[in-house]
Amino acid sequence: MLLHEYIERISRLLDSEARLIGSDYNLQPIQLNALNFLNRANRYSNTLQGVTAYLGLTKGTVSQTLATLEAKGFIKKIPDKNDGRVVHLNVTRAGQKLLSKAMPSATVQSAWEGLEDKEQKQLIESLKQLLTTMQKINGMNGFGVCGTCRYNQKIGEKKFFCELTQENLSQKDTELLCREHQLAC
Amino acid sequence: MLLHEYIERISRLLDSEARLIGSDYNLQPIQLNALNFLNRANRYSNTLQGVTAYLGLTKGTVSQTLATLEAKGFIKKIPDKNDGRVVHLNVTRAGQKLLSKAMPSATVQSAWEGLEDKEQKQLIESLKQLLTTMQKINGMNGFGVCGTCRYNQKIGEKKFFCELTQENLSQKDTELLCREHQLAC
DNA sequence: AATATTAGTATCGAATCGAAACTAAATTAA
DNA sequence: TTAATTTAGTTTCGATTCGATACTAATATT
Repeated sequence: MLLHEYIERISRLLDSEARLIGSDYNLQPIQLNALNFLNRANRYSNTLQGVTAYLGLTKGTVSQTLATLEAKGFIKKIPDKNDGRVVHLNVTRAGQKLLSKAMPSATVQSAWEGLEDKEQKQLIESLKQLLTTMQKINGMNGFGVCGTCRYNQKIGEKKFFCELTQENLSQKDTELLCREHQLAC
Repeated sequence: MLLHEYIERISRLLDSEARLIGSDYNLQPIQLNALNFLNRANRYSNTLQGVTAYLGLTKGTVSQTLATLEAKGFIKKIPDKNDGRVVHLNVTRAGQKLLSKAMPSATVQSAWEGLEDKEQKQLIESLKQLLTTMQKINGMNGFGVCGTCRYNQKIGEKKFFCELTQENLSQKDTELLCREHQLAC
């Protein structure tokens, strides 16, 4: 099937590129991937379990990856104030600096800019639908932003409320990826 | 960027799935990937160097992967008749049987079928363009089929000629992936 | 108060991966 | 025709990923 061939090939390119970019900073592709996720994850998701669900790996594996990232100074572990078991993973300034240089890759960026406005919209729309369906079938978490989440309620000017966690959310909160995301539809 | 996020996520899903499917046959994701490529590669590309270029890895690494595939009976090494250095990698019947069960993954297949005809076409078209541009920027080989290759000449009913290799090609030949592929445009 | 669940760590062995050094065949240059 | 170079492929090494398993500690449940 053609679709599979294309996606496979694009994935391969991205992986190659991640390996190349990562080598500049002495980071493995998976580490770069985890770091990039953490930089986009909200406070319910920037934990070991969040990364584990996102990457689809076991927690033991992810624990090692995160240990490396911490040792290299790209993330910092912050214990949760309410739950003694939970440790939040904050991307340090060094980590953010690295990401701003490395992500998204220059190749994707350029290829994206090579598309016309209409094609960009089409592509995003098609990919979104494909991804949504795949996640539904696969049973993997959705990891969307609050804007498309059924738990999200607007309660004022730039103020939101999550019905799942029963907490208020700022505008900025709602722009981050959440592991509890449930598509509203 | 949204595009990067989507592709990253789809790649991650595919990798997870490849790991799952592969475990049924005691194959690693990369091995499944290589096997799938070899099954689609033409006679100029079904070699170690072909796989190396396709996967974007070093030849030492790929050599090990292929050794494993051979040991498990999914590929067979056939020395080239004209060039003593070259070894062709043929997918065995067992390998083909495995692939027909495992590829493309059920998830991709289902997600694909969930799209309408028009959306399918759009998606393929957008992905093709994205991939083409990415490959151009990245400098990676194109790995297309002869139909879109500048070296390909039609010389009769279901008969073709490759200007690069100076060889005749059958209809079936022209449906396989080639590492020397150069987009005609 | 006892049990179960959840978050995270530590250790092990199998596998990927790049780097580097190697063999052998083919091509190019002298 | 011989010597140097390039190309196809293998082997070995050490760092890293990965899953499996067993573990600690905190929270939830009964």
